[in-house]
Amino acid sequence: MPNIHDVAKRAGVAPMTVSRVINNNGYVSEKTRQRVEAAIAELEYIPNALGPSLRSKRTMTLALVVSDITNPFWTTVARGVEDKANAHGYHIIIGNTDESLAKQDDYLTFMLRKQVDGFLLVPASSRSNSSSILRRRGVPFVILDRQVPGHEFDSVRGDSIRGAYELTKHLLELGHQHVAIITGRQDHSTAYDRVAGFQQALEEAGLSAYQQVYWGEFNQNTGYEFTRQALNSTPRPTAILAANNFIAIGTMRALRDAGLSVPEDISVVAFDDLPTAITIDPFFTVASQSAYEMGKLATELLLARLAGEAPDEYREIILPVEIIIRKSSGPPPTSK
Amino acid sequence: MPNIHDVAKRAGVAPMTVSRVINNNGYVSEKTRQRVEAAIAELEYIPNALGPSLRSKRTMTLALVVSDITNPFWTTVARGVEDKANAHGYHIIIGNTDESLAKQDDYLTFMLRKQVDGFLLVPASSRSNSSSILRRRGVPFVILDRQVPGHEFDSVRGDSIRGAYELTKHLLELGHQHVAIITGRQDHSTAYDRVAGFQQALEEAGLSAYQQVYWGEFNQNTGYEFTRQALNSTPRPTAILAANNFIAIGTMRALRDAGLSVPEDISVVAFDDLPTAITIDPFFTVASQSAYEMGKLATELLLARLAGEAPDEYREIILPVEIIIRKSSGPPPTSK
DNA sequence: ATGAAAGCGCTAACAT
DNA sequence: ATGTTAGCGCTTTCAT
Repeated sequence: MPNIHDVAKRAGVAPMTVSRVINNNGYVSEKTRQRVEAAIAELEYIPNALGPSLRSKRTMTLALVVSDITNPFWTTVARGVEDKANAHGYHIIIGNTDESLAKQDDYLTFMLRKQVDGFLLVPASSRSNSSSILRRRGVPFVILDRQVPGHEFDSVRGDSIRGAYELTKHLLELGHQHVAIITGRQDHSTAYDRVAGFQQALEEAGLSAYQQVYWGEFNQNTGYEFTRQALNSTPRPTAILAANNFIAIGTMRALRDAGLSVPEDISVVAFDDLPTAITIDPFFTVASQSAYEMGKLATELLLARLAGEAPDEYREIILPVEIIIRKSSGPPPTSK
Repeated sequence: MPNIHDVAKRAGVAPMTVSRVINNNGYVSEKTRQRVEAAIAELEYIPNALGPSLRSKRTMTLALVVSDITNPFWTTVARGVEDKANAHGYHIIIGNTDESLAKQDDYLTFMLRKQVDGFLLVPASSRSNSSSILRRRGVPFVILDRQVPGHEFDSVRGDSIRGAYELTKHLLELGHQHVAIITGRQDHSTAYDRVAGFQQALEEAGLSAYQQVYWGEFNQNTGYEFTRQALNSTPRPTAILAANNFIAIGTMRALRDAGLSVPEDISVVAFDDLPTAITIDPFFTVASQSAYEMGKLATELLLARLAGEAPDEYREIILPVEIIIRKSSGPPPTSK
């Protein structure tokens, strides 16, 4: 593979001149420019970015670390990030943590080694101080989706509390009195906040005593298992709030296996919509976060910091969620 | 950020000794090793990978270029690639082409600049010789999912012809006589091959005259629009083969809007399954390709080449597809 | 308008 | 067992 030296030799100039042509800075006479460009074309020269990056300490690369790229929510976030980053000449590298702090640390270290210019991080846990490594290194970063201790960073997340509150309120207005929430791990602020919004709505209605809270993981299995538990409880809830899309799927499967119809026998509402690209007939009543927007906005914050155009104070953006009422929720079955 | 020099100074040794400790090669006395490790810990030193990469011309990074990471099929492939790559100390960077050759070239060039060690490429077109840049550069690469001209590379893809053949055969056995296929662009071998398998099955049954072929894109809109067209055609097909998951969704939406029931009024079969993680009740009769396997296998081929352990001849792996018969297909409505 | 020297962080090759 | 030198590919700085 040719390097800048080979191009220079072929064009009969110094490497420096080639560099000037490539980067379009400094004075180059039209004649030499053409000779250099010809040489570049003939050799199919592609500059090695490692050299300049080593010098300039900029790689024009952003790191996106999410829990699992297999979840359509995160792929949509990723597209938002990628599109925004590309528009500014940046590219992204993605890592999956599978909610494991160890994997997260592996990725952060790897990406730090690679000298990425900034991070977009969905912390694997809201407890442990995932971001401290980054903070100590002084690498700009933005926290997505979840809260972590501290304030010296930008962050973007959906309004979990309000979303859960509105979803619950919707159920109460339909007449439900016994409502259950199935949520994620306690060390995820999203799991926690959604329970908080849920409880707030119930308290306001004076129904705190009739609530059920199931803590699990943000996956289908949690939805399935805890729905079965909820169905066996007394009094049996007439509505379930699934704290994310995967839990909702698990819940629906458990209800189907139990021979129950939604919403006739039991109502289901969920956090996070499923992408319209993969749903035939949107069915769930949801609190929908605009994932693409979240990715785009977070990237904007990061790029502003990198450009030195960000304000001194860190920004915390809480995106509104949209409540979409569809077919999975209805009035409770009339008790006999 | 500290560099190897800072660590060396703090430990009272030469940079070379620090390097030996980091990489665990060469002789280092237990005493100095400990001093060096202490210095590394105190300074929270993370080696800059750019230096070694510049020298060794290896970045331990693989590039994965797909059409759209938003399609669950590709995210599953991506996980297969990532898991395999990580297990061998490699990491991946992902790019989306959106089926555009221009975007694809942008990404290839960018990744080439970054000196990735190898490529996993889903070509944006089967016509233009997407891979020639890579071949000329001598960078190892594997072609995924689609065929492109030439043979000097490894490739992995699903058995599109057989999958479409079996799917069509299934419809014919149910008694369907008028069948339509809605597929992707003509310059995608997958679109092409699925039509070939479809036609082969019809020919064998002597029903070639009763077929309809709609060429579009591998997206929902194509499924929707051409299903409408098919419904208006005479004779109206009693079954539709959707050549991928997104088309199938569009088809279902069009049928729903037309007030038709599946499979009572019309049957639908599709290529590519939807991940079970995001489906409540698997409904489609499909030819399922194991996406994860595809990613894993392709990565294995690539890693073998990088390790110099691959055979001289290039390998072309055609993965079997699994026909899963579910609820979307049934006998044609009895004609009056 | 063009070129030469030096150095970004690291390590292979060669001392000692 | 440890250290020195040189160079990977490029560009900033300082000539000319």
